[in-house]
Amino acid sequence: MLDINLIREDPEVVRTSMRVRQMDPAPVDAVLALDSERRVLLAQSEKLKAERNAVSKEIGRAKDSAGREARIEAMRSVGDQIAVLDDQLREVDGKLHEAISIIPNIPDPSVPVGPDEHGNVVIRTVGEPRTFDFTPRPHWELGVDLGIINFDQGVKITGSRFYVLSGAGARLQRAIIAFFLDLHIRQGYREQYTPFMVKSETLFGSGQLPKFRDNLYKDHEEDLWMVPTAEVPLTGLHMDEILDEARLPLRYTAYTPCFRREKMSAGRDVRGIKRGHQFDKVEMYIYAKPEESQAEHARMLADAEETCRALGLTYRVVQQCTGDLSFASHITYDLEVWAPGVGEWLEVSSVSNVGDFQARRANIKYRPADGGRTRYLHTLNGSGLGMPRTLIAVMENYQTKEGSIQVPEVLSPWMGGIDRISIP
RNA sequence: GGAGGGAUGGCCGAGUGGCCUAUGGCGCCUGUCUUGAAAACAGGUGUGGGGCAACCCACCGGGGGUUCGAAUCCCUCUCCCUCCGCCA
Repeated sequence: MLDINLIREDPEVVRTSMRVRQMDPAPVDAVLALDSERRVLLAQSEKLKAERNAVSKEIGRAKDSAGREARIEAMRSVGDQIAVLDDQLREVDGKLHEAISIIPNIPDPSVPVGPDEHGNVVIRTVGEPRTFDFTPRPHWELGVDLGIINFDQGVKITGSRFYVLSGAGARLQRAIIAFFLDLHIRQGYREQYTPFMVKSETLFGSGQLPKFRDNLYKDHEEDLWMVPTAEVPLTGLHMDEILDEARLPLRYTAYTPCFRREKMSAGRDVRGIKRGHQFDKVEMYIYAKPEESQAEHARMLADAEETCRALGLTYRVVQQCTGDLSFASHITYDLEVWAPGVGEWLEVSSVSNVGDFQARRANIKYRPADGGRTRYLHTLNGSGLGMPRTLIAVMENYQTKEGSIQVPEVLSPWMGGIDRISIP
């Protein structure tokens, strides 16, 4: 959520930011109109309340019943006026909140302007795409032949875009998750195990609601939603808190499954395990002081890159342009790994600094050590790699001519002696 | 699922309709005293909003209501505790 003062004082900055995001800036004008309407009503209501408070105090002190009755009668009508004004105020407040809630974060000035993902900029490529003396096969062939991915069973028990990992495939994914978590712990993040379901308020805090309701799964009778990313519960951990400056930065890591309806991507990436309604992810999350968030962003990006290097994957760092930048983000770098079987760079991580955008929505502040006013802090989030795509990259990069998969050395502690997955 | 009890400032805890619209204590900050510290004493110490300002408004778990006036009375929801039942 943006600061209402910013919208009030410099609406053109906000309009411009929406335009470069390929959005209609009309909500800005709605916010301005509602905001001035609100302030007029608020001033009227508060003036009457001040009067009522003062007179009510006199009534409490008054001894003569005649004076009391006259004042009580006068205040009755003042009370009625206040009720009318407060009803209007409530309505305007609700509309204002709704309008300001759908305005996206302002991109950092360094974010390249572009229409969509085609405007993203490759910052650097690390490693060379692996060469093969045979034609590398896609994971959906390898996985089925090796008996470690079963698409039919996923569809049978749940539906399209679901699959089952079996035997060494399931174990390989678990090994990658455990490896990532342990790596992030060494990098200085504290592991969290959170609920996988959250209430609406929590989703509002991280920015998924109200705008992206259609992409979420919801319990049909309770106020409970399945998390689309660990970023949601991790933002919620300190909702409505004022943290002491000495506690910052707070660095968390969490494994969660992620649930997404993928309504906007119907028909895309239908083959394989690249885009499912359920996938696993290990996330990094940082609460930082504003002046430190840029350095923390660089650190988090380096920590995410380390996961790719440790797995021996060729990757590139891509900066998202304004047209691709997610709703809450101020600046985002993606990590894309090369998958030779499907022949494409797969987005396995997005590392974002959202500034105070989520902190405002979730009401998370900190108290400076010098005792100054409380301030909103900054939050950052980044995947320590999303699972199915990392799994795809590992399978396709480590495949052999015989159709088996060599297990990366770093995963051996979790693989129980399996160093190669072969056709049974 | 049933019955009962709770939720008040950083923490503990008083407050059942006006009498400073939150007593008191702990903690914290400042000052006095002291070579310094402790102790003692005095003062201060929540969040948000509106206003150039003086100041005003709101907030006692959330929401709604009664009243001239609500932390206090009523309704409702959430969460916590105790007991009973059921159960992975």
